Amino acid sequence: MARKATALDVARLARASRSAVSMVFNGRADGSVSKEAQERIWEAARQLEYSPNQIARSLRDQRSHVIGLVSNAAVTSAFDGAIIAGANALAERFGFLTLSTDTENDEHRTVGAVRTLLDRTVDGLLYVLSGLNSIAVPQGFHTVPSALAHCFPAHPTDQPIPAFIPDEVRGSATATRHLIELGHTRIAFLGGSFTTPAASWREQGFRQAMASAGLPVREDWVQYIGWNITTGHAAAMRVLDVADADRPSALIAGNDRAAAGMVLAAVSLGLRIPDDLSIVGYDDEFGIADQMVPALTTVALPQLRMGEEAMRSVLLRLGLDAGEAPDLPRLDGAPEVRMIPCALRARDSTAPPAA
Amino acid sequence: MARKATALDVARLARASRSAVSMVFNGRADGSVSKEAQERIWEAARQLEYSPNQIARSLRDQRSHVIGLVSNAAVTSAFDGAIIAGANALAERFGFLTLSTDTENDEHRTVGAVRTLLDRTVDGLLYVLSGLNSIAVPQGFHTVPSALAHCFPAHPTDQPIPAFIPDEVRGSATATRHLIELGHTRIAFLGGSFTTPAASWREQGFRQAMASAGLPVREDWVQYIGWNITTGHAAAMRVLDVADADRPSALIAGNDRAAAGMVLAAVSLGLRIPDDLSIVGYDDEFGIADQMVPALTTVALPQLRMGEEAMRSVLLRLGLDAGEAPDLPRLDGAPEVRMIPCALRARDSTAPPAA
DNA sequence: TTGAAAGCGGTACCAG
DNA sequence: CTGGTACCGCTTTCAA
Repeated sequence: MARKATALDVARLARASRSAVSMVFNGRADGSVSKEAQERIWEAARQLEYSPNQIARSLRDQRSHVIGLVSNAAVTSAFDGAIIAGANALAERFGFLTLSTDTENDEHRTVGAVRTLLDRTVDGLLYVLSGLNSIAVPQGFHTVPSALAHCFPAHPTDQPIPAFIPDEVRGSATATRHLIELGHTRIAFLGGSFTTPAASWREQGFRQAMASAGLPVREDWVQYIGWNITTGHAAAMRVLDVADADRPSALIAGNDRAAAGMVLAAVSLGLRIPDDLSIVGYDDEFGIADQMVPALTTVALPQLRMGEEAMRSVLLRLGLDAGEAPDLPRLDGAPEVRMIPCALRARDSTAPPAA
Repeated sequence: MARKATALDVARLARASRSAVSMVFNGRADGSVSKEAQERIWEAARQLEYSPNQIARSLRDQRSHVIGLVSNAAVTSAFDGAIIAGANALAERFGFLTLSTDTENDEHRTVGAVRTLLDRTVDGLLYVLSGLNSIAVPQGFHTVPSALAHCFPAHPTDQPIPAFIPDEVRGSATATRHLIELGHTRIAFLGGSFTTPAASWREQGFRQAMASAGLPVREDWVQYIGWNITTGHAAAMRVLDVADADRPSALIAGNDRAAAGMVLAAVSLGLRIPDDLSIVGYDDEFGIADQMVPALTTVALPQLRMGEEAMRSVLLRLGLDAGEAPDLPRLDGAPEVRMIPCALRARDSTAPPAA
């Protein structure tokens, strides 16, 4: 529990001045501090296990090397933690840490959270949402470089703020095209629900791909059924428990959990996957999509990338050389919102339809 | 982007002194600052949107009101984020924030992570592990009040450090007893793997409960099969795809995912759950256990509690009145390791065996 | 009741 | 090349 050594302690032990110690520790020593003095300082520092107090440094530099992170429930939420992980990883590479606050889905807490973070003089701010949605940019976000991950401003803001979201339309279109290329024509779209714009964007992608292929969309096969194993199971039962001729040959689910429920339903009806029925998920949820029996063909949500790009955009504006900002497509009517591609993961739940 | 107001700005605007401002903001004003001056100070603070710079305060007080959080992969990992959420929630209630670093499962990074945190003068430290295991207590943990969550010291340490883990033995025994009370006698234990001591503790609980009930354990029905949907599926196929008389009437899985795989296997064999077969999971993983078809009977891992109790033990040692430290059972031979009860969640995947 | 001053630890400027 | 000093913003003590 002994008090940590300070620069003064080191200076005394090394018979040098505080300034010399400071310079040595900031690489500014050469040409200002003699080789011998430097040697003595390093040695003393080692002995005392000295390392500079970052709080003091922050106060002095008016720069904390900390990025504040506001999330609604991302830490708690299953795979959305990956957004934060992506952001953290990049930050750490550049000597930054993140200070996070979770508002636990309580809108009222965001203002306070931002304030708390700002009082700690964070150098930048990130807003991370667990389910894709539009948000009101919290007060205070404009006072430091900041960005949004997995969310975007509900209303155009006077001070534009970069946002990074998945390219849902193209992701869904890719999945649909995958099925079409396998030879499917009877495709049902059993999407999630309107709790997130992602749902309708995915429907949009589905319709685009069908239209491009000149395939008709059966409207009673376009349904919004929720995001759960349970709801996926129930929906699949309705759609599949019919005469063979009336059955779709492929199902597109709103996410991997719903897809898992659909697999369960299909199996209980004696349908084999992918022989009798193809199923596509969404998210590429770790431990679900890759581990299902059969492993799910799905569309990967670019969680890590979102966190990383959002963080990069902040670091860049802080003057860090944090790599190239990639040239990403922009959301129609909101050029500050960049869309990150969603990759198709073709696995074992899709195959050509039975002849 | 205007510079934030300081106490001096407020003092000037309110025609008072810096000290007065400080006192007002620390509730130490009454009896030292005139009512009118206080009024003017509040008003000025409001106008300038003043709030004290916490970095400066930290430097001055030698107390940052920040708890450092070291995890191997907990942020990334699905439901283990709940440990952190529990810790954060409690911390926040007492005006603390957490500064987290993820070592991404790289042992070598822990030392550096702790150092980084300590340089920021965190008031305490938490080590959060994503899969229950023993660890080497990182250097530096003894310099501030600290605790372990979901892990415990591999070797007895000279400076004991509180650790909080789930009571796996009793949890598993409870699940087994639940099956026995339903009337099951032919119970297979298809546990995870030895990557974590939890696996053998759960076996131990299983055997205890069987023995207490005077039931024999069929050794070929005690298997370690991994933690995945896939491996659960495969194992269940082996155990279930036999003559009716040779089949267990209940399966205990290592976790909910493996249990899900077992459900899948059972359904594909035409077995109805719970009518023909009962299945018990472990973890109560959100979105899996509660959403499976049928909803899984399982044992809840006390993630939030672990985070909360670990944090509480730190706050308590920091002199905060953070509630009562509960009287929890201790691990044999390691009194510093407290075990938190795991509650049974009886749902729809268990029922009395078919007559 | 008020205000001036010291000091937390580090950095940077400037005179020696 | 070296060491003294001012300052970052806040709190606390002490003298007026």
